[in-house]
Amino acid sequence: MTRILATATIEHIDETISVSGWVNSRRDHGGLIFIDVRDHTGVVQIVVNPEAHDAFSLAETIRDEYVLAITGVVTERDENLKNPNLATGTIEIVAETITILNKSDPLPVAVSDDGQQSNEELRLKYRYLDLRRPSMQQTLKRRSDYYKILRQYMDEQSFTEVTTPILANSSPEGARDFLVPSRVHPGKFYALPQAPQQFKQLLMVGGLDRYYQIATCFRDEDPRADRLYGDFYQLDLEMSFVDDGEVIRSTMEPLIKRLVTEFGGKQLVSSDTPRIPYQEAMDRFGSDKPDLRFAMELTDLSEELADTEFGVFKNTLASGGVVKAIRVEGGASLSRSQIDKFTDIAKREGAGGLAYISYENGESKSPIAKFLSASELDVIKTKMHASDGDTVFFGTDKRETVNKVLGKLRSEFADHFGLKDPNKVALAWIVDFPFYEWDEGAKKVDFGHNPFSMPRGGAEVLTAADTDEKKLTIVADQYDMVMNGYEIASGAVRNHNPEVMYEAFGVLGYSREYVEDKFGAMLSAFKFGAPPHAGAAFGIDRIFMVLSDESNIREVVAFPKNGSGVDVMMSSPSTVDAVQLKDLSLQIEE
RNA sequence: GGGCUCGUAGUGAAGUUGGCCUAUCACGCCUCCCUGUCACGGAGGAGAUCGCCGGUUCGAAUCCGGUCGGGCCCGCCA
Repeated sequence: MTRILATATIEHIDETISVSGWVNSRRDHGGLIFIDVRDHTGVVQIVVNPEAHDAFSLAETIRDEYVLAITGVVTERDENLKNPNLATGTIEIVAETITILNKSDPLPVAVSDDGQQSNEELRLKYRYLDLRRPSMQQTLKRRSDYYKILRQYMDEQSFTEVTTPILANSSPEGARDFLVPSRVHPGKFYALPQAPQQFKQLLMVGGLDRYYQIATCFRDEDPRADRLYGDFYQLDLEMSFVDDGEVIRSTMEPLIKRLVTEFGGKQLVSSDTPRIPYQEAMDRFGSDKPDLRFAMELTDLSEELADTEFGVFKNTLASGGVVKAIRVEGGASLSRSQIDKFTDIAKREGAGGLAYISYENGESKSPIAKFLSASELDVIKTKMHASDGDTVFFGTDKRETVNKVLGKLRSEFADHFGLKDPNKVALAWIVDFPFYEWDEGAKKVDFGHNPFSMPRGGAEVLTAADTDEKKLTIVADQYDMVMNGYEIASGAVRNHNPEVMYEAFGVLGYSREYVEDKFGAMLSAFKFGAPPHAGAAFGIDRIFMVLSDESNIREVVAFPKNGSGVDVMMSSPSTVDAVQLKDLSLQIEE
């Protein structure tokens, strides 16, 4: 007897076949029992008549999620018995024999997509049951298709796939490492790579020219809804003898556009992808990963209000701050309590309050209007292009704070007014990130993003940077790709010149010896004819999340850790035997 | 490390201005009935010390303090 799949039964009318699967539901009519059997392709109805004695008495004992093997005849249903809601609803299988392959206890979580869904904690604890839900099955199959497209594209572009070590070195910059002790090296540790950064650059020195890998990356940092704890995946790539244009325009954009349209079935807001310098993105959108599906840009009104007598604005401007505003279309419909809610959000981001002017029936309503002159009110309305129904919200503080507050509000208002069309995708490149940034904690200048990218202007600019102010104006040839408000890829033209490398660290006061100690392999490699190279890495879990219309990245991963970095199914991390510790020459402090 | 928020039968929810709660409903579970259902139907039943500890009170699921756990965010994520 050939075993066939549930959805395939429909092509085997009048044949005796066998199907296997789980009991999706059982309907016992006393003298007639229906069993819906589910496999990974779908559901098919089994009819058990009393004439099939053994099968019938067995069917009376069957419960949900039992695993069955059934043989029977595929029979077309009478016209009035067909079920249009079921893919196999025109047929049913009249059972001859039933074998219970395994029983099941009543389930702690719902296996069906309709009805109530259990909370995430339980779903993760019983992930193997959660995965039985059709939507989870669909997600994992789609993810497999997604990987195929990635590999096919990279292959078409003549990239070579190389796997790099998982046991690697701890790196002094960046995220916190997972350390791995070894029995044969007491007192020393490997580290799991945060990214294959150094290996891929060494592959360029090795002459591979175009490398890629679907790389597992490990970071011991707190997770977020769009960021997994522990391990996650990047499509990592690196190319020699190219500039940023070739990486961005010729390699990365065509791939992401293919994914968005052909795979994701979504519409690109624009066929060309804007390049926005970091500082401009912060000033216009209040974010280095702006959602560009909607406008609502931040407008600077500091000049227009330079002579205002309104105390709050006046004082801030006098102390070097700014007054900026966003116009919310339809904002006048917001109730007082809704505005209070947005005010709370603004305060949480560091604002003192949230001033606004609403425009209704040709008039402006505002708690602050009485402090502003008629001409000031006029210029605000004109500059903000405000008309009836709109509300203009103000932020006034240090530039960075205002950008942060209004950037957050911009996103919140867009959510509230439904401006984030799930069928559309807006892409952008954020470029020219600051090479160095001010570290408020340490009260000193430090690397902004990563020390491996090329500072624009090279050694010359570095040498000339003799003050903190000058250092902070240097930008890196680095590019982040942004999709609907998510950072989905990051890359850079690398610094392949040992002297520029020494200088980049030298600006921060690090000695040549320090650099050699930390990046010895890279530096010595660069001394043997390193080609100029550039590359990037896509956060492929996150891209898949966006394309799947999910807002939580754990929904698109088979076995994720929870928000505390714990695998509640496997109970990891866990304690280990004293013997294991001793073998590793380790001791745990009490 | 910090902020906000949630925690009530196996599951999902209601109740939370203290008393009418001996805690309600739905799904699931158990027993019985039922030959055309497909979220089958009908009758009956079991199942919760309201996350935990303490306090206020004549009286606490409800108020207060602490604690544990989940979620979101800030920090962090070269």
